[in-house]
Amino acid sequence: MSRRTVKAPPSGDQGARDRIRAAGLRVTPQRLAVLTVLRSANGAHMSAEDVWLRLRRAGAAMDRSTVYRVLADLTEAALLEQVRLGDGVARFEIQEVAHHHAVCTRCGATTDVSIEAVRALATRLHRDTGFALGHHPLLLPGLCAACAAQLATRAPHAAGA
Amino acid sequence: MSRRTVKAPPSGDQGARDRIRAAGLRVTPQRLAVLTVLRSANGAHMSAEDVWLRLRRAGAAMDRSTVYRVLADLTEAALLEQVRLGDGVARFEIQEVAHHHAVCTRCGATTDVSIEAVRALATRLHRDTGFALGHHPLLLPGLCAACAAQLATRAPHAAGA
DNA sequence: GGAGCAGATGCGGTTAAGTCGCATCTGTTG
DNA sequence: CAACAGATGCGACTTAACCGCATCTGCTCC
Repeated sequence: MSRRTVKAPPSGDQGARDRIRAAGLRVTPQRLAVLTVLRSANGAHMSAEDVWLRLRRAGAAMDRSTVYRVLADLTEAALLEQVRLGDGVARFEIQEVAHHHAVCTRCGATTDVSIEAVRALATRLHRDTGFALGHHPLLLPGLCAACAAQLATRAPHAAGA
Repeated sequence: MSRRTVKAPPSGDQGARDRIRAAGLRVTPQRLAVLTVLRSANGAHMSAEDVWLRLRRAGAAMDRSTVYRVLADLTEAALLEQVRLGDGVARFEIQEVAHHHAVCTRCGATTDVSIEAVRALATRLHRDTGFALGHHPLLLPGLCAACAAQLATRAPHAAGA
């Protein structure tokens, strides 16, 4: 009863099993459960703590350090992507359609940005400095449309501060 | 003797004094000392701990929490810029010539990237999504020229993994 | 289908970055 | 130069993340 708290998700996760195994990792209920949670988040970026809480509420309680290890392992296996939104907390998301993140520094809203939008920058960077932009998600801080509009109304000329 | 460990830098920092005061902050020896350290770092990105150590070695010892508070205050006053290189540690640099940072995920080397190189991305982003890229330094993870070359030699076809 | 083992997990303690409250001190203003 | 808002020092606290180790288990080979 101490160990058997995590039950494997019913099924439909054959793809996940294969990808875990392809990475040379064992298929454990904990790893499947973490993937299920991240998949159900559907694009949201969850911290280790978020994942741990969600697992607990879903009746798949597991140790915090296991969550950290599973997230690290799956990230290294390229099943997950680690994202740092700038608050010092690492967040994770399923690596399906790669994209970048524009984060509003005022309200915290995040907007997904296509890889394609960054391609020109990557090309230029490589041409000028030899630096090869990775496939890691970029953090693009700034103001979302709503906040920018609000600030423009209140101080039309001080937008650049 | 408990308080008077921090002595104001000799002089030549009149500009700093003015900018501190212009932000509505008091000109204290601690704030001047932090600015002096950051200025002497000349482009390097220092963590709060780095700054604290450097101050200590320079005979301007002050409390850790004071360093954190001074860095936060000066950042808010736009005298400093906070940069997160992706390891969860906040770093700071004098806000003089704004630029972005390309960080090699393999060797950790950082390359400064001009604002201009990112302008096209900013324009496109604004046109497509209304998101206004801020003046915050961007973290651009990838491979520096040296590491990219090394990896290309060892595995010419597996560069995308 | 059972045994054996490399690898994974649970548990508890530990580190590191950063924050907070409060008493004391000091830069600044009148 | 007196007074006070604001800054500092001190120490305790919070939070994210990591580590060692004993125990357990998915996988492989028979």
